[in-house]
This record gives sequence, structure tokens and C-alpha cells, in this order.
Amino acid sequence: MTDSPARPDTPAATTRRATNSVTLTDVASLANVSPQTVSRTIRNPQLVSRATLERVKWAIATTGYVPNLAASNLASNRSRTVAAIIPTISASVFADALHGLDQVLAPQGYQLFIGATDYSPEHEEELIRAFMGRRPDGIFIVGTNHTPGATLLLKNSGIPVVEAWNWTETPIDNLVGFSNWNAINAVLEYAVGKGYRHPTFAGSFQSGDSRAVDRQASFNQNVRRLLPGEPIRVVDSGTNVIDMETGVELLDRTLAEHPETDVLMFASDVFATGALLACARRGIAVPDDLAIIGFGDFEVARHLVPTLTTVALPNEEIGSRAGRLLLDRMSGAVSGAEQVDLGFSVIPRDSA
Amino acid sequence: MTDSPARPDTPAATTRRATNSVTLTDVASLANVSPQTVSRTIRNPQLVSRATLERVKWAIATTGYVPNLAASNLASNRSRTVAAIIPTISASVFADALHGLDQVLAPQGYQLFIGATDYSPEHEEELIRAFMGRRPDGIFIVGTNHTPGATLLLKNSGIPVVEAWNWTETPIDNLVGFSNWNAINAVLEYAVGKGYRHPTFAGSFQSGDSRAVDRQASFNQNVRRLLPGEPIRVVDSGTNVIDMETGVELLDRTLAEHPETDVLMFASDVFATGALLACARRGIAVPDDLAIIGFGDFEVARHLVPTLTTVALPNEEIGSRAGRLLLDRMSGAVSGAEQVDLGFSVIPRDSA
DNA sequence: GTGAAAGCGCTAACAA
DNA sequence: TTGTTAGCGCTTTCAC
Repeated sequence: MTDSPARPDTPAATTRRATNSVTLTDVASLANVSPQTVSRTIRNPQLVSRATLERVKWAIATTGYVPNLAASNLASNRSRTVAAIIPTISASVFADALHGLDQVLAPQGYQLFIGATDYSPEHEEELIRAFMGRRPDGIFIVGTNHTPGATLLLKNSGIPVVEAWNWTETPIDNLVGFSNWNAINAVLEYAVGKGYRHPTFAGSFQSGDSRAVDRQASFNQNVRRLLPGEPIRVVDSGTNVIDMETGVELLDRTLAEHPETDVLMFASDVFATGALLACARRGIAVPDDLAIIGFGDFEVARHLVPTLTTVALPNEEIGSRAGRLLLDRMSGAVSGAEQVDLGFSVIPRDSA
Repeated sequence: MTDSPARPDTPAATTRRATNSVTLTDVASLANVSPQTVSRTIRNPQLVSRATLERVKWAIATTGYVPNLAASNLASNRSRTVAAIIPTISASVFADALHGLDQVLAPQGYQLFIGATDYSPEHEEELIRAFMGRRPDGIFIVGTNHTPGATLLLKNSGIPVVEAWNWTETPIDNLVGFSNWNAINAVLEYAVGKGYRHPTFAGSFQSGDSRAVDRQASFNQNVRRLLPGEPIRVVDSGTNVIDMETGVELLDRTLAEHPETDVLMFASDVFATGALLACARRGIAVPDDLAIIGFGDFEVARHLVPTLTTVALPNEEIGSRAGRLLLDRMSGAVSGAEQVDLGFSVIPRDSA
């Protein structure tokens, strides 16, 4: 033992320490080195001699020391965190993207903060503001439609940002996604190529979900282009809810409001699944009475009877690619923004 | 302007500030108050006079100040974060729980750190260690089977912990879940009550997923109890993968290895869905040729044809209840640990 | 109701 | 290779 004033058994009367947790200084005095050497042992072991390294490691293990990353963050101005802002946690497409993101970031020591906007741009702005307080080293955010305040916050933050999913000509920084517009166009071309002439598009087109709005706009324009004279049939659930029940309702409304429909295109496989199973229950033959096309290529699509024609999207890759872009920028290796179009593919199956 | 030495336009030559971000001191000097008053404005506005409050708020807005929570964390020893440790992000049951957790915690200003163990206890321990460095105010963790090291870390952390999903007689701290053992027993009693005599249990029973292992043990014991003399039929996929493809494989193996099976119980609705749809494709009548029972009551269960008999689990409620327990403990209002059994319910439908 | 002083636990910069 | 010094930006404590 030493008579150092930092001895843990000689706490200054003026201390404010509320924790009883071990600090760098405790480890240092046990190992008989300076706190700096302990810090180096953890962060840059190659700068420390073998003997010292062993001694410090032993001291860390003995004390059960866990570095306080808030202090590290404050001193180094790096948090080793990434903030992920998604519309909702319980939608598999975003969960897949988060999974991709986490797989790339976790091995590099980055931890993920997650926040859900529930499709509300106002809530998104609040969330961004709250996350900024944590000084994340990177930001992953779904969507390209933000409030002016949110856009400003992100632009001025000086933090690498990846916007994901949607495509836009004017990203804030990096962009990883695909074109919803082109995807819907591709589906429509597929359907027309198959001989269908009376398409209806069904989904939830609330303004909060700009991806859905993009898809609807694309449908409108491309029907005009590919089927001149054909009326635009869109059925809107009027909610943000994406579930199979709503798919059944959309089917019912389509049958009632647009009985001439020969192919029913859904904005999500979730809707399509509900509708396709409802058809089976009601004796509507798919695709002979009515063809159905989904969007997203969820796992169930290739198991349904009949199998569901749909569009495969690069969900997980959006996350992993975004993670790699962030890593490049956070390490300082790369300085410029990138736009990555991951594309999509129409998957022809039996339902259309 | 003042001639205060803290003037932002008079940076000390010795400064180490890497950020150009606004600090409490900047706001204070603009509002002509002490930093302390700005802090109070944010954290305890009722202690500040109206006039001062207005002036400080104006200064905050003018400067675009965002408090640095790492500094706050360090000084106050509270991080206003909760760490959530789940087996995998891309499984809807855990996503639902996270959603419940977030819904309760976010309004109170708590942010969520998320980490995925991929069903590996070793990885879980690493993750806990990494998260401890962030000094979360609470920990949510799925499962009750941890490595000795992980258990020790959690127990000694002094941080409120909620273990979720499984049931155990010896929780680390709080516990929110249901009994997998009882749930499987209930399903089996239901099946036997319906007249089935040759049950087979299919799923993935890798040791990493203790919930699945519990279910299998329950199946074994309860078959012996309810159907004495009947052999125990279990089909194990041999992987941690939970997808419909595996459900199809499990069905095939059951038909090949145990053709006498009259009711096939799956450890997850995902498997059951794959199997049930495969039956439709192969002309196996459900439930007449073979009855099928799932586990989890996923959304698709009530839409399938035939609808799937299964067990409903309180996924989202597990999260929200855990959130409320953590909130109680983090606020200091409650000191004791609680064990909450949220139960389950067998949902009789057409497949069995 | 407000301010001054001290320090949370760590790392950057520099010195030896 | 190792140590010393000076903060990072905030909150606690205590004085007024």
C-alpha cells in the first residue's frame, strides 16, 4: 500500500462520489501505475510494456473495474454510440434493418440507441433533439421527409447521418435505400405484361408514412402511362395500421367499390397476406378471379397457397450498408457523403 | 457583452474543446445568469423566478443549446438510460416487448440501449459488461439463464434489473413473464381433451434458448402424466433458426419418423404456419389427417385456413410491465423486487 | 431565488 | 514507455 492521497480507503471528506464503483484511479493505485497507464492499457495496449500490461490487467480483474463511458465520452468527445430512429420497433422490415446495423456496429464497440417515431414527424424531431443530448457519433434515420427543424438539427449537428429506405435527390448526408417509385412502376409493368388491365392499389397512405405516399404517387402516374384511359383506383385504409385485418378490409372495400379490378396491388405483404387468406376462406380463386401482388417479400409470401407475387426489398442490407458508411465516416477514413441505391426485385409467383 | 473570462469569443489558448457546440456557460453568459441557474431552468424550473426563466429560455432557443447528457450523467450519476438485452432484434415477440418498454420509458425521458445476444450466453455476458460502462439506470433482460459471470455482474451492479419471459424461482431481482412449463402443459391437456392420443412436439431445442428447453421438458413430463405408456416424440431442428422453412422440415421429419402422430405441437407459430401451409400444398387435411398447434398467437394464426390453435402470450405487456417496475425502482419510490406472472391463454381454433 | 466552488471519471497534450 | 497537468460540461453543496 502507498500513502497516496488517492487511496480508496482515505476518502476526502469533501467527496461527492455517489457510486461505490471502482474507478480508473483505484485500479491505477492497485497496479502502482498512473491512471493514464490504465487508460492506455484499455484503449491502446500496444503502447504499454508487457509487464505493466499484465499487472494492470490483473488489477482490473481483481477490482472488477468497468470503465465509466460517460466520463470517457466527456473527456474524449466520442460516445461510441449510434442513434437509430425508426417509425416503429414492431415492424419486421425495420427490425431487419436494425439487425443489419447492429451486426456491423457492435463488433466495433458501437452501441445502439433506438427510438420510435410512430410515423409522426413532430415526434421524430423531439426524438432527434433528445438523442442529440447523448452526442451520438452517428445517426441512422428511416425516411427522408423530416420537419424543417429536424432537418436543421441533423444538418448542423456535424454528426454523420444516414437516411434510409426512401430515395431522394436531396439527402441531408448519406443515403441508403431504393426507389419506391421505381418499385411500384416495376410491379405495374409486370402486371400489365401479364395481361391485367384493371389494377387497384390498396394500402395506408397517411402523410406520416412518406414511403406509402411515394408509392401511391407512382401508381397514379404509371397507370396513366401504361394504361391510358384507365381510371385510377386507390383504396386507402385511412390509418397507419399495417396488419392483416386491414388487408381483409381493403380486399372487401375493393370488391365492393371496384368490382372490375383484375389485379389488386398492396402496399405491403402484410395486407396482401390477410387478403389472400381471406380469398381462400371465401372461395375467391387467386389468381383466376382476382390476382394479388404484395410488397416486401416477407417470409410468409413464398409459403402461402398460392405463393404471393411481390417485391423483394433489401431490408437487412439497408442496415448493414448504413452501418458501414457510418463506420467509415466515424473513423475519419472517409469524408464525403454517399448515395447507395440498393434496388429491389419483382418476385413472380403464383398469385399474379 | 461582458468581459467575463468565459466569453465564448475569448477561448483560452489551453482549451481542449473539440466541439463547437453550445454549453451551459454560453447560455448563462448570454442570459446574464450563472450556469447554475441555467441548469435549474432545465431541471427544476419551479425554483427559478418567472423573469429569469423567460430570459434563460430565450437564451437557450437563441443559441440552440442541447444539454450534454454525458456531462450530466457524470455529475449526477444518473444516465436516464435503460439497457435492453434480447436474444434477437428480428423476432416479433421481442420487438413487441421492446415496444411496450419504450412506450412506458420514453415519456419519462429514459432512452433505450439495445443489444442482441443471438441466443449465446457468452455473448450476453459480454453485452452486459459493455452496457455496464454506460451506467444504465435500469436493465431489461430476456431470460433467466445467464452465465455465472453475468449473474454476478447483474447482482452486484446495484442497478434495478427485470428478467423477462421465463419463469424462475430464483430471479436476480424483478421478474416479469409466464411459465413456459405451464403453457405447454395447458396445450397438452387441451389436445388430450380433444381426443388426440399421439402428440409430437417439434421445435428448436438448442441449449442457448432456455425457453425452448423448458417447453420440451414440460412436454416430456406431461406426456408421461397424461398419456402413460405413450412414447415421447420430440423432433428437434438442431438449430436456433426460427422460420417457416424449418417448420416445413419439422413437418416432413415428423411424417417420416413418427407417422402415428395425430397432433403436432410446435414451439412457435412460425413453425406451425410453415407446416400448416405445407399441408395445404400437399393435400394433408388439417385437422382431420393431422392436427396442428402453434405457440405465440402471431397475427397470422387467426387468418390461416384453417385458423391455427395456439397459445397467446403477453409479449407487449411483458415490456410495458417491466418498464413500470423499472420506473418505480429508478424513482426510488419502491425498493423491493417483484415477480409478475402475466399468464397465457390457449386459443382454440380450427387446426386442432 | 441565485451564485461560487468543487468535483464526477476519464482522456488529450505534453513532458520526461 | 510512463507520468503530470488540465480540463471535458455538467450538477452537488453550500453560502448568501
